[in-house]
Amino acid sequence: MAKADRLLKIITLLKGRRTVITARQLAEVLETSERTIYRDIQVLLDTGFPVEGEAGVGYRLQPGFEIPPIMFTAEQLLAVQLGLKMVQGWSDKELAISAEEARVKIEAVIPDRLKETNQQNCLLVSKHYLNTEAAQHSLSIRRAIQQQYYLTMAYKKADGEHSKRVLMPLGLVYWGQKWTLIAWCLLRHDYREFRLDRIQALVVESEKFSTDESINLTSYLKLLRELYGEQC
Amino acid sequence: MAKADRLLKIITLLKGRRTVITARQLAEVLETSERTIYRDIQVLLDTGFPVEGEAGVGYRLQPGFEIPPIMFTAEQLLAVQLGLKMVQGWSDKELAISAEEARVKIEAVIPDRLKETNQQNCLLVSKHYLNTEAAQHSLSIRRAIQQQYYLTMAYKKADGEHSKRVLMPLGLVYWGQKWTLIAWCLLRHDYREFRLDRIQALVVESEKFSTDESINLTSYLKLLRELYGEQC
DNA sequence: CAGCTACTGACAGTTTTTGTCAGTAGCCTT
DNA sequence: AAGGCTACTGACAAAAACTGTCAGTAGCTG
Repeated sequence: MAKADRLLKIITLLKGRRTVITARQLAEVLETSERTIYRDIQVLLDTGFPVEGEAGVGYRLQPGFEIPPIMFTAEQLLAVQLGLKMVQGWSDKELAISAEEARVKIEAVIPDRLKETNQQNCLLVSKHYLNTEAAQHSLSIRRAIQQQYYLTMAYKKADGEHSKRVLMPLGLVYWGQKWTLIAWCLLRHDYREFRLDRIQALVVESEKFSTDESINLTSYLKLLRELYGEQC
Repeated sequence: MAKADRLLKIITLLKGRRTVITARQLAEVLETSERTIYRDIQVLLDTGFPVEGEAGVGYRLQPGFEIPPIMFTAEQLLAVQLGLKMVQGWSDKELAISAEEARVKIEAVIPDRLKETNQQNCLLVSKHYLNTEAAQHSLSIRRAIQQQYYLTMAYKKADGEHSKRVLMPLGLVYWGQKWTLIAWCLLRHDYREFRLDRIQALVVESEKFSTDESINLTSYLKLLRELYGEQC
């Protein structure tokens, strides 16, 4: 087997595994010697490939590098760049930072001669939302959704009525200027949707919930589609 | 020079040029023989690198492949994915298609074990805007900005007053649910900003304009910053 | 058509790679 | 602490790949 092919196969094998793989295993699969595998790994390391090896353990990808490079066309990249500006203006502070990092990466790889004609320069996004209280709530809620923590929330409806709820947060929806939280409400025993700008107070509880086949975001969306068709 | 290094340098040289480069030129720069260059090019072709060569002409990158692959972390990718959803919901139909293509590309490369924990599934974006008249205008305006065509526009202010304007379109701003057009107005001889949802009629003229040091988007933004500070 | 280019095969000399062997060092379990 | 497992490295001879020269084919452009 040609060396270049073997290097690519090592990369593929490393990316397809959660657990470590030893030089012996690689040598068997690729029908070569362990010494050659050690040399190949060194070549990968020299070229910056994020592999790490521990004596007595084996090799694996360094955490955080499981996602391979993506190749976009110029048009797709314009959509990505505009989208990142929107995230910077209308999501939460953490996402805004990630979006800025992503934008810097993109700027770094665009050839100079493509920068002059880059349409994204003419597409701007306002940036006032991130300092609102709704945006602070947004970040807390997003984390609670991911880690599945109950929320206790004081809410004020459009008609001025106040209520207190204990919720299983499931998703966030962006409506342009407004975000809403989709949650299972323990008070009403049903799904409910709440506008983030009407939240009076919010506490992320330390108790975890779990979703199942009857209470989860996918079911709620399916329910909405049955009720309203494809408008959702 | 090592073969692997030379291959990378050929890629770099091809990416840095607008015009073709011959095998002789490559051989001189890389201090090797033309026969070796022909072999290297074949290796690049065999591995899928998008180079094309024409007898009597020379080599160049296939159009559409000037932008190299980009490697995002999981957090950055979350921002990209949310951003693409926002573009799909709140820009124009062309950008929405590009955004969908980009999303498909991303989905194709995310390893299966990372899909389960992918937070983007819980972040949704409403999709009603693209069928509005404002979104149709948005696409026409974006093209006119890029190609620098004058616009003739019938506009209705918030107070109900109608006006007709001839404009040099310079940029589009997203305010969440609303887009505005930044333009140089020939009627007022000054910059003006117009809400897309208040446009009554719009015609893209066949006459081209040109910007200079005094009339362009960057100057306008600088002017705004001097007037309002960093709020813009 | 002439001049330029990309392209390919053959071959001998040069360079790189490979597997075997021996030895070093670290991690994990008992 | 010892043993078994792993990653790691240098040396060397044999095998493989690469390189430049040469000769010839084919296509593009003015």
